[in-house]
Amino acid sequence: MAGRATRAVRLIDATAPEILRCIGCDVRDLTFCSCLDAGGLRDLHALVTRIAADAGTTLAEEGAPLADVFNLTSGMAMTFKALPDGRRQVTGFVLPGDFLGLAGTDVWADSVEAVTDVQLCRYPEAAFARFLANHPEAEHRLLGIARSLLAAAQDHRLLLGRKSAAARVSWFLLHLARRYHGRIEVGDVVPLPMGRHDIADYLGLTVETVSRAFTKLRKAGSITMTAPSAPVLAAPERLIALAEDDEG
Amino acid sequence: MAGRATRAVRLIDATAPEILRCIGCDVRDLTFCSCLDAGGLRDLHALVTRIAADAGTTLAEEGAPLADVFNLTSGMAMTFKALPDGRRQVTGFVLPGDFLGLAGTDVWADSVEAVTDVQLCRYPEAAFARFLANHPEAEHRLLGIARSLLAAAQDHRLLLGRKSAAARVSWFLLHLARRYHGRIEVGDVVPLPMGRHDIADYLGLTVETVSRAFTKLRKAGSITMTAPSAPVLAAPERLIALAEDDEG
DNA sequence: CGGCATTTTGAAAGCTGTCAAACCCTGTGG
DNA sequence: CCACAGGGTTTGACAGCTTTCAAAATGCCG
Repeated sequence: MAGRATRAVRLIDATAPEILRCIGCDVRDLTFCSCLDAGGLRDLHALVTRIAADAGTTLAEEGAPLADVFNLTSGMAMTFKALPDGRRQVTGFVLPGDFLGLAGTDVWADSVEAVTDVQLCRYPEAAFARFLANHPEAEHRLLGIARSLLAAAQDHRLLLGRKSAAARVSWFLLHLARRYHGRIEVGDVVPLPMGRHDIADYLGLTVETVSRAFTKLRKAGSITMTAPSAPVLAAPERLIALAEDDEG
Repeated sequence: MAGRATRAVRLIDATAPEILRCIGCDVRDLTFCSCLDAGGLRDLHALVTRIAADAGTTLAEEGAPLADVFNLTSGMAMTFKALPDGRRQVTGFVLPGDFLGLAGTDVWADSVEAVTDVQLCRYPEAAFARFLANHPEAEHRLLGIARSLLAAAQDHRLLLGRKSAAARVSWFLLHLARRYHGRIEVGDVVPLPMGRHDIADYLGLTVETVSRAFTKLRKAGSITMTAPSAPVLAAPERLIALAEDDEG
């Protein structure tokens, strides 16, 4: 309600020949189209519209009719649910290769907002559903994606249930680092383009508590920070211990 | 590790003609086999073994190879993850009609324990996968089930993130009542065969806090209780308000 | 009826949330 | 290039709620 203004979404010409890139397949191996043959890719490409949006843009609103399915190809977005009392629960951060709108319902399960400037592929939902019907292998892969989303939600739930603030932030950093780099190593930078408020709403904490947790990790030497948006993993093993235990 | 002893699982003869009942379709409309034709039901029935287990039995262990898929037909079970420090996060309670083992991974994502004496249908995982390959409509339905599980996990996550103890318990009671009776009405009994400890681990609280929350609801007249395991919805509207807000 | 586990209650400590203010960084305008 | 305004981040103090530790009460089962 009191969210940021929704800026216009710009279209990008969709004539580029790099079908895979457009569909996001070369961004991440996990995307569902890696199971498609050339014909399937052609069919899918026929549906796509490439889109760009500025940071802060609302890409979808919780409860709104789901007309399109998206695939993020660059930048970062986040999904969240609004709570009755005006607060929100951020349910996830969306990285290149991730899909949006696969909830299977006819309305959006979460609102989606661009964290940074983003580029994405848009597929009309109805056409996408027809495509799935014609390509069982794609639907099968989609089932796998839905399952891993479920696993992620469960992990997240585990975190929200019984962890201290420092444990949550440690887990968050490690989780993001793994998604960014596929590894956890000393000196790795973990870019945090989202604000502290977004992190707080993701971890079920307040901005202040998140900030204190970062300070605590910094003073303990577990991380270093030149800017609030670019912490460096200084002692990953300590972060891991913290994330698994729960005392800070 | 320090769990209850795993009692033997008994087999029940699977020759009964009521295929639907055996597969759990008449227990709940939501199960995936309601999309099957007679041939599909026959194929599915050919795979099934009926099983019974006593309360407290461990039906599956987190991380163990997933050899079978289950469908609960009577009683109650619960799924949970063990935390490194010995505590656990109960991830869900399993009611008749619900499936177990659909995580899509080759190992169990959660441990499963019978809360009451239970009866269930067992399908060998490999055969079940072949069955799905031969029945795309079933796999399609399965995708829907996975999606609703995801939605449930997200709701749960929302709850764990930012709710007071009384709000969580209220939500829990309403949620269970809806699953039991499909409605919320004054005077409805909500059986709680699980212990307070299980509820606490589900809601991300301690036993004591859960108990205090029940007492609070009772003293406020929102519920009445003849036994700890059988609360009655005395003022559902108050419970609903409590579950949505978060002050108690 | 007695024993045992579960549930409930009590008191104190710890952590997070709330309210408020200082600090830092960024981008703008002179 | 520097000063300034603004938002986001960090820090501080205190209240509230949950956890923890301990003990009493209740309910269940033999």
